[in-house]
Amino acid sequence: MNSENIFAKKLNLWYRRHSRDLPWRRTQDPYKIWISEIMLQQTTVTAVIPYYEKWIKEFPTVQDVARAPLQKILKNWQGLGYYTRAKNIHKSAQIIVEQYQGKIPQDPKELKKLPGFGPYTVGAVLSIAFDKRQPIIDANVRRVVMRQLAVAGYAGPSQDPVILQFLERVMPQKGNNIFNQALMELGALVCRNGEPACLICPVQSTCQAYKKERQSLIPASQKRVIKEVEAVIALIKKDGKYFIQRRPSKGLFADLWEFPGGKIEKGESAKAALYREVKEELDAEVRSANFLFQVQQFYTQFKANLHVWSCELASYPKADETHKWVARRHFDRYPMPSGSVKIVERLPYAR
DNA sequence: GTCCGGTTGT
DNA sequence: ACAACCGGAC
Repeated sequence: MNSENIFAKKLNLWYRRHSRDLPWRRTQDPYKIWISEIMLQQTTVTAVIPYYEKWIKEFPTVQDVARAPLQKILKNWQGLGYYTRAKNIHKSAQIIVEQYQGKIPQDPKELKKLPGFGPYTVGAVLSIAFDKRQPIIDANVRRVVMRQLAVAGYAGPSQDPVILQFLERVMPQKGNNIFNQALMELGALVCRNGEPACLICPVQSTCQAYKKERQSLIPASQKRVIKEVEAVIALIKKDGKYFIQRRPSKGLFADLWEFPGGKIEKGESAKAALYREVKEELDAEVRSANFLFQVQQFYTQFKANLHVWSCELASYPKADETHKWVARRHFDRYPMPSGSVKIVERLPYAR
């Protein structure tokens, strides 16, 4: 027996003892497996379980989905997120009923044509429901295989040729349904992101990452994509005080205070953006504006270049609960995002 | 607040 | 190649 068969065998034995008992693992119905796989995309198991149970009760067959109005479909998806998944199930169900006699096609090329069937879902449905020798590559599988082979780099589609080559070697002829699920389950329960539980891993002995003690470094953590954002800030001064406003209670920088302003749109000049933002936020006309300085602020997900302008307005906004006129020496009373603090620090004290 | 993740459309 | 889609875990 070669080493590949041993890999699959070990995984299989482990899965038999340690896999979770989940509703969609108690059925062979391709339709139900399809629904569960779509629900499980981008969504945790615990969130899916109640939706899955309810869905199957509401729509026991693909025909029930196909003839249901979209409103009812969406109602049953409400709260799960990524609503195009539900719409795609609806469309695909109708195609399956009309063009495939209500049977999910078993040809990967045909299946791939249906909306919502990307590479993952095609592999999942064909292998889990029909025990086809099709690979499944999801985030779990990428991580497990990258560690087995000690592949450097980020976990992403660019790794798939190597992953595929490995899977092609180790996938069993029969029982690939269990093998694929075992691989994913191992990724979810043992070969987890960050610090994996190598001491209880059934395939530790073949794991190159473990051998090199690099299991927590593989895959490399995602390079963050720093987006650059250009924004204008309006410094509006009256009687030695500056105008600030409070952000909404929800979302980014909730309840913090900031100067009026906003993103510069594509193809827009900073000055035009300034006039537009002041009009939108304060319903006021800028009479004249002077560029003062630029401030850079880094966040986790983006880098903001704040263009600070001093403005003269045709008429000045009134103060209320969420809009204030504040003297330089009183800014420390107002919580602000760090980018705004940097601006305040460059403002002179009135003498 | 940060991180995570399949499919689709650009 | 990359952003948009969304909610849950932490």
